[in-house]
Amino acid sequence: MNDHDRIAVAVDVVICMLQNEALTVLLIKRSDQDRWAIPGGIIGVGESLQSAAVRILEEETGMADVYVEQLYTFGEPDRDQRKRVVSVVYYALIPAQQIELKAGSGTDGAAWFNVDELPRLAFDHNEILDYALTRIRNKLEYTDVGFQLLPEEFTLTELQTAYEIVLGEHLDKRNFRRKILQANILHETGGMRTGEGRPAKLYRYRDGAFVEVKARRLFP
Amino acid sequence: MNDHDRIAVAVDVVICMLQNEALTVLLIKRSDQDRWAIPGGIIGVGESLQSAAVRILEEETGMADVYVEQLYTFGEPDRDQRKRVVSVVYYALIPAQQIELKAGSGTDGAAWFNVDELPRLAFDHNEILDYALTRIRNKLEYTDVGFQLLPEEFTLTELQTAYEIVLGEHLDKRNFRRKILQANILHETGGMRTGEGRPAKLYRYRDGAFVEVKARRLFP
DNA sequence: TCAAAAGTGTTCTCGATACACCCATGC
DNA sequence: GCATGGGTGTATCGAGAACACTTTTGA
Repeated sequence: MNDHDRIAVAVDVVICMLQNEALTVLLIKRSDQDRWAIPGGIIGVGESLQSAAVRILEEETGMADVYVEQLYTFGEPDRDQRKRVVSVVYYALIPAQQIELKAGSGTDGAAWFNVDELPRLAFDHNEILDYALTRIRNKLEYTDVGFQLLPEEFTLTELQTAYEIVLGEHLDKRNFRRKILQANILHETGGMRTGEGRPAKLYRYRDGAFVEVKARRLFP
Repeated sequence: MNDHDRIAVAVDVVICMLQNEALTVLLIKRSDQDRWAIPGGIIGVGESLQSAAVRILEEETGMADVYVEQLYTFGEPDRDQRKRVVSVVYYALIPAQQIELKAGSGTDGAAWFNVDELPRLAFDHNEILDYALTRIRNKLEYTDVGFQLLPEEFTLTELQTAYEIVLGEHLDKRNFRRKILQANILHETGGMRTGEGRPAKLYRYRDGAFVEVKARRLFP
């Protein structure tokens, strides 16, 4: 078996963040290519898939301690023209904040794109992002990963807005607040956020809280 | 980079079937190992992940046209002592029936194991099966993959029993029947299954039917 | 005529949804 | 005092859950 026949294992990471009332994703452009792509890299010997994902995330954003989860593995033989690459794709949700993008090695540039206005990407990366967004939206509906997209302290309105942006629909304020307070996964920090209008209580995600609703069954 | 450093990509397939009122999984024992393992193999050059899964399934069971879905990719560096292997794991649900097991090459034996009575398996395969079963049960609750475990024609009681076995809990007969008939995914074949007691109507999964319930939202 | 499995409706409870006004602050 | 966003309660509807008897057949 010669080198050309060997299969490379890559890890790609779909990095999502809220910005300007939109869900955005980080894309990079390598010096040797003309299309934007999902950041990724070849897995190191002795490196687990998850740690490769964390490493790539750190290389691109400088952030550690971020929510990262495996999404799917893409391995069509012709997805990369140059050589056979099997990509294990992860997604990461990072808290809304100002990020200084680090230029990774061999990278021409990196930028955040609104997920509803994506250009044509390299390889099968459009397909991967479609898949990732569907999964993230689903997951947001029935687990509490949504908090990963917010800073440590937030107001209920900010939380609701985050949900509305990702799900792409309007939610009822009273119902939203009742439900989330009943779930008992937040606690008031005591602080208030001031600005225009009445100041808002700040909340924090309760340590160790975890909720995952049971799916409504098809055949109960 | 020498050969020892290279990473191999394998595809493993968790093959599930209903048998004797239990959910069972197909395991194999290779000549050179002393523990049972999930069937799998190294992916071929030019072969997609999904077709590798289908190929492995065919090699083990002789069956084609089976429901196959990607589960998760396992890639811890030490999961196989001999060499670095990244396993893309699929699961397959095959209809209850008598299967003649084909002895794959290099295989010492193959056997069906009740999922509640698994031995200690090779590599991290116990962990993989735990994960697979959780996913299959979840999926059964909110999609219609359950039909994949039944033959083409079945009675409502058989269908209910299949669900009860996989979910591990008793379901109410009247609620089950009302819900599944309302869903409009079955049609009566006109045939009846006779046996002890009153004969039962036979049903068939309606072609092209597809249901996936919306998850109950965490924060509506 | 009896055993065995198929088939069939109703009631209650609880969560999901829809909806409109008062409150605290800064300017 | 007014503009701005924060905060609160109630009524309706529908889905989920619990529950027991009649029907059809073969032995």
